[in-house]
Amino acid sequence: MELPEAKERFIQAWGQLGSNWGVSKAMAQIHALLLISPNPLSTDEIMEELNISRGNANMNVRELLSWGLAYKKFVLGERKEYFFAEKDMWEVAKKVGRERKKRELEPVLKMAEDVKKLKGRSKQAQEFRKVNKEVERFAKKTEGALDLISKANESTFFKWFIR
Amino acid sequence: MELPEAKERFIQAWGQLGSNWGVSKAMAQIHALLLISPNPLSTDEIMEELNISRGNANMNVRELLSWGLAYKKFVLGERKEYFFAEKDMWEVAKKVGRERKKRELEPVLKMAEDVKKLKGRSKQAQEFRKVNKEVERFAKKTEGALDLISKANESTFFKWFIR
DNA sequence: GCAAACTTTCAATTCATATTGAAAATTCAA
DNA sequence: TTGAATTTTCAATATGAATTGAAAGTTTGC
Repeated sequence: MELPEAKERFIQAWGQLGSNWGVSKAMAQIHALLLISPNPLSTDEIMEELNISRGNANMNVRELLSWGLAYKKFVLGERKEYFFAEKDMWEVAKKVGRERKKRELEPVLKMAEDVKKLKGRSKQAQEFRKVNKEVERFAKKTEGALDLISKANESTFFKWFIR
Repeated sequence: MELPEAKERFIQAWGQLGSNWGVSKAMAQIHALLLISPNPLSTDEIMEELNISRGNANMNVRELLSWGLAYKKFVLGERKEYFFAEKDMWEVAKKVGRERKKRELEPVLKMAEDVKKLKGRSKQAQEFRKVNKEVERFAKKTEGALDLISKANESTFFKWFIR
């Protein structure tokens, strides 16, 4: 297999993964491209490699920066910005986890809190309260676990499971 | 807060969560509705409560069944099928995890395997191989962890993290 | 201050996916 | 069998999110 084919395969798989995550395909593909690139790339190079527009490239590079999945590199005597990826997979996983906690867990916890104000003694209201309590309990435990994980390093994390 | 408002809030939050997961909003909303319902519901009741079409309701109920997030209940002397949710949050989490492993981890592992056939000694090819190895290593470890988790029960799981 | 190099913004458009709804298929009781 | 009740399918359509591209904004060197 030659480089261009392998690149294409890698980028498409990463993009796929991204879509399954509520991350835009372009964002995941840019991350993929930066991952396999030995040196930082400019917006123009990204546009060129992935055949995407300037606006798209710019937006999604910003998004990667805000997630902490890519960084800027300034090159002496150059005006352009260059970007490179976070390549440590454990860091990547933690950073993605942090964002997902924000977008997924937090709204559920907020809802569970709000919904505690539910009045009434009907069968429906009782069942509702029961389920809501359970949801909240579980979400809080998960939150706690995620916080611990995000402080751990990779080998500690995996050791938790082995045996 | 009265029941209809709380229901709406719960269903919308669950639907939101679903969208962030590559699960269709309707599927998540049906699950939410079944979660807070004290008794199994028919397709017609689901359509009515969520204002969705028969086709949509049917498709997504099937999907919930296939994920193991809902079950059928046959009522004596009734022809209609009734559905109820898996309400154990740990079970829900495990079942979602299992599906996601299938849709997310497996394609990445497949890609990493394919891409090992990459030839060449260029700087690009070398960096590519390095990153790919790292991705594969991490994905395999994650797969192992998920397999262990899916065999554990909730308290075992959370105990892994505490302290 | 000017203009070239570069980045950001955003209204318009495209694209992927979810949803509809009616027709076809199935199931079951009589 | 037949037909009423119910479920399933799927082409057409709607919806929301991603993407484009050109204009506006910013930064820098002269």
